[in-house]
Amino acid sequence: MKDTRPVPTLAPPINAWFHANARDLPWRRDGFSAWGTLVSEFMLQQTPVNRVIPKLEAWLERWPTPAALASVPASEAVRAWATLGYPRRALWLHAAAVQIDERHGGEVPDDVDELLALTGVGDYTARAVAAFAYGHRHPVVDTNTRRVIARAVAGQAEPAPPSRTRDLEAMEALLPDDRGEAAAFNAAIMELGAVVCAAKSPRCDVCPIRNVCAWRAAGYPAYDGPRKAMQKKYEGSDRQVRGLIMAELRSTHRPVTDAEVVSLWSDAAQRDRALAGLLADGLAVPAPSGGYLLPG
DNA sequence: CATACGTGGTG
DNA sequence: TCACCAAGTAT
Repeated sequence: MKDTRPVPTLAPPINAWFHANARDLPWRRDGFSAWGTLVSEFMLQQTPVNRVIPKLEAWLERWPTPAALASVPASEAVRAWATLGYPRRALWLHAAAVQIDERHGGEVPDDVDELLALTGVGDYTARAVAAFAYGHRHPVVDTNTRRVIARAVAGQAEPAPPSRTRDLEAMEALLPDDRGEAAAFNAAIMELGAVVCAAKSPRCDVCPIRNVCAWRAAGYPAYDGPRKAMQKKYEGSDRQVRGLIMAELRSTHRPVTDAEVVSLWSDAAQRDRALAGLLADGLAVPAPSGGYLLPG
């Protein structure tokens, strides 16, 4: 059957650029495990590369396999996660390790649907593991990919709000047929978005596709779509209170008492919301003797 | 589909 | 100083 997909003109120059300019990152080393890829992708969800690298290396040294992580209580995962942020990810990664142990004989699955069934694994992570760890030909779409496509293909400064179907189709249309080239391109376009086609100060002077970029051709029009929701201030937020309580829970193996929680934040209503949220999320559990502990 | 969810770096 | 950003997911 004739292939009617658009010719992927972006992949060759981006892959060539990637081959020559890719950063030397742990998850790009030869022999890096599928488990390592899964752990790295969990950590990279909303946390910058430079903060992830040392935590990832320590994590894999301590827990080199899913079974190793599954064999310790979730509390140890949360402690090791430390200040990476969004500590639910540590809980989810621990749960995923248990599921991999139980359902997949301790081997990280290579099937997108099986990956999606793991706790904390969504569209991006499932496809990233299938493509990067196993070389499968799937479109992988993250925030960098969406920005590069918005600029180079659609000629817009910023992408439209995420749409799973549209985003996957747009990436599929650019993806090379060859499995190896496709896997490389998934990583290459993300890298281009991260270090050249950056959100703030794009370095168009060194961009390998500046000559075919629709945004450049259109004269770099400013973003005119709907304003993205402003990120709320962290200082004084419920998130900050949760963070304070989590830091206290991580700092000890003894129960954190109600009095200690009170000492962390003066506003009672906010304190109660934060604590209730942590209990609901399973990041804290009531201790039999009173007070609160990390789970497991 | 909008919102909650941590933490730290940057211009 | 402060708004924005950083390889998302679950609800």
